[in-house]
Amino acid sequence: MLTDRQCKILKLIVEKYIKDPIPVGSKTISKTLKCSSATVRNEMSSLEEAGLLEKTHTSSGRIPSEEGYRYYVDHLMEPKKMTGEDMLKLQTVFHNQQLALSDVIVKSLQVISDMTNYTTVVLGSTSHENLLKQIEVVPIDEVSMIVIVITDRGHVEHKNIRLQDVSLDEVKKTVNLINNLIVGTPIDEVSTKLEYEVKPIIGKYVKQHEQLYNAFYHVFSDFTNQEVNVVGKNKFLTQPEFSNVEKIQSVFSKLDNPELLHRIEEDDDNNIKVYIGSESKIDNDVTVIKTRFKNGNTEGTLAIIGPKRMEYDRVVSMLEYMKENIER
Amino acid sequence: MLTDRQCKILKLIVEKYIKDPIPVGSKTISKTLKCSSATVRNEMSSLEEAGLLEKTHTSSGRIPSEEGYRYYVDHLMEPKKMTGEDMLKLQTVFHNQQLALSDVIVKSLQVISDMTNYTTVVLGSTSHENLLKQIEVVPIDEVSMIVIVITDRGHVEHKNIRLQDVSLDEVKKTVNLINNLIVGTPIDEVSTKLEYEVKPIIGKYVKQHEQLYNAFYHVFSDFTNQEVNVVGKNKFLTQPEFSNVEKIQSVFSKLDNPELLHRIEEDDDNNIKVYIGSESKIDNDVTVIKTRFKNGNTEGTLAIIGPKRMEYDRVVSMLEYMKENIER
DNA sequence: ACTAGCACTACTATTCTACGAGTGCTAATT
DNA sequence: AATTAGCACTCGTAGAATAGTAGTGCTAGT
Repeated sequence: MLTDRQCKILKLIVEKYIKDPIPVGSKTISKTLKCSSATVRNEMSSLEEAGLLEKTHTSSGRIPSEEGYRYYVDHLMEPKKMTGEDMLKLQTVFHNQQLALSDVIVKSLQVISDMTNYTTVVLGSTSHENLLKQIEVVPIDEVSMIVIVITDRGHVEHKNIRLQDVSLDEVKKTVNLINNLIVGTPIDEVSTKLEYEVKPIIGKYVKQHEQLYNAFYHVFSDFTNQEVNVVGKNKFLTQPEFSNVEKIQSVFSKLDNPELLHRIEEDDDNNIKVYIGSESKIDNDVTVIKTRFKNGNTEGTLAIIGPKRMEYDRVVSMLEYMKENIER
Repeated sequence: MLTDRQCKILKLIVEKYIKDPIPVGSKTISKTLKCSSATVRNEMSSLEEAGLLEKTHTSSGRIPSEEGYRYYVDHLMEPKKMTGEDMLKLQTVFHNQQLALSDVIVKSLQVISDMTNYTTVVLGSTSHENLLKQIEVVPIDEVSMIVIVITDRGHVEHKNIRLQDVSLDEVKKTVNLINNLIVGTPIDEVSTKLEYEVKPIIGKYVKQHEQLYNAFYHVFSDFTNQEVNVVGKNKFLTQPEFSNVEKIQSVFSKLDNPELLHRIEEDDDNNIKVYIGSESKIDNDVTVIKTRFKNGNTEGTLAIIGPKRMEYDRVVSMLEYMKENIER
């Protein structure tokens, strides 16, 4: 257990280091705290022993360890009230009645990314919760046509397909069949249903049924399981701890990997959660702050990704504000 | 006019420097050429005077200037036959009959980006050539619905809109109106037509006609003028001349800017064109190699973007190969 | 016209120095 | 017993000096 003074020191170090990423020395702390630098040094070395602080070399100041940030977030951080200016910027987006909720979310995350200089992410709901609502087919020329798939939650995807020697009429019949038989099925079960319920029927009266079946089969099996929206990836380029190209390369490849980002919503906690460094399961040098949201049938996860040295208080209150606004 | 030997020297320097980005000295050249390093030095200084070579400092070897690359591309470069391996990789994509052409293009550009380590770009045809083919509306819940816009070239976009107190019936009538009156119009003229031909009519029998009109108006005015697809942006991170973060930031912001990329197809030359450094109008440190393509009603521009120190011969022949394959 | 030779230049790598911001420890003070 | 002053020590950084080297331009001779 930490003494009161140790807490104060840890808090000061974390906050100082977040503001300016250079190791913090005992003298700096002793200025704010009413005790000598020697005392601070003693406390610091206890904190280091407790695994909350680290040194960059034998005679350097201290920086917070992953556990140090963790302790700060769990016990020391005070929620920071959002500035009126920040709120205003977001309100102008939220009050736009024209926009659909999903667009509002993306727009406001853009705003947040610009305000904070961190990367933001929206993860849509998973496909096994998405039900097929409708499909549409629009012929473009003799051989190609566009298939549009719409889910009950308003997720839309389209795909260009090519069919040789299949009459438009046959396609339309198949589409009707799908719209009658399969609508309401979870997206990731559609392929199976297609095989057992639609294939036998079209097999009877469509000449090129194999081709037609395959085309539709691909449309559904390629349906992205997860809507992922990453905003402000380039913000990482402005963070001093990501100033070397290899680090950037590694982080970018991770942000480009939807499956990996998906891990953010693995826990099904609805509250705001903070994952620091290795806890994030994304990259040891980033922090992920996330929350789930739900409004009617739009639901998903919001996340802000930045360096471990993140303005935790500010980001948490912003996410809280976002969640509140989305949910009503 | 350059002598035969000067050409040889320039060619050697460019190709050497492309392989390995360190300034090339006279000794290296004299090994390949049958003359002394002193002679080479004299020729080099003529080439420098002609603006084709540069020095990084007084006593360094030479590197090609922008004009040097230009001269190399225009006069010295010999088309490089593609390796069987490279061709094979692309053929597997091209021979996939299932995929629509536009998907084939994107997939093969991915392959090219991986083979070359450069960034690739597809620019779709401009919207003023795109005609409205059809619109579809799918209601999601009481207030929101999805509008899907399809053009004659198979470009699809959708938008989520919200309407208060508008009956589905009224929406459907409006959609029919649009599908009857406006289909066939170039996309960027749709807004105008909407105002003069549709607005007066719905004004008569739809209660919330203002709202409805505005919604559709926005759908069309937001329609992206240009389909832009950038593949392998991260490849820039592997290029030695882009190893500092500021440079990367600047290039990425440019690659993220569709209007800027649009400049690539400003010229209406159908052949392969090479724009080096400042000629690219994108960034002084990149080279853009581009060509237009056309197959039926799918048309657009392909481009490969990399450092000025690009494997010109290889990239040109790849683009040629792509263009050929797409066009038949 | 070419080239051998040489003086010269500027980058690179290494070493040395001095400095300073920090530490840990000990002994004195409260 | 807790705090603090004091001091020796460590390590990183910045700058200067050094030597080496890969290149140049120029001159004079082939």
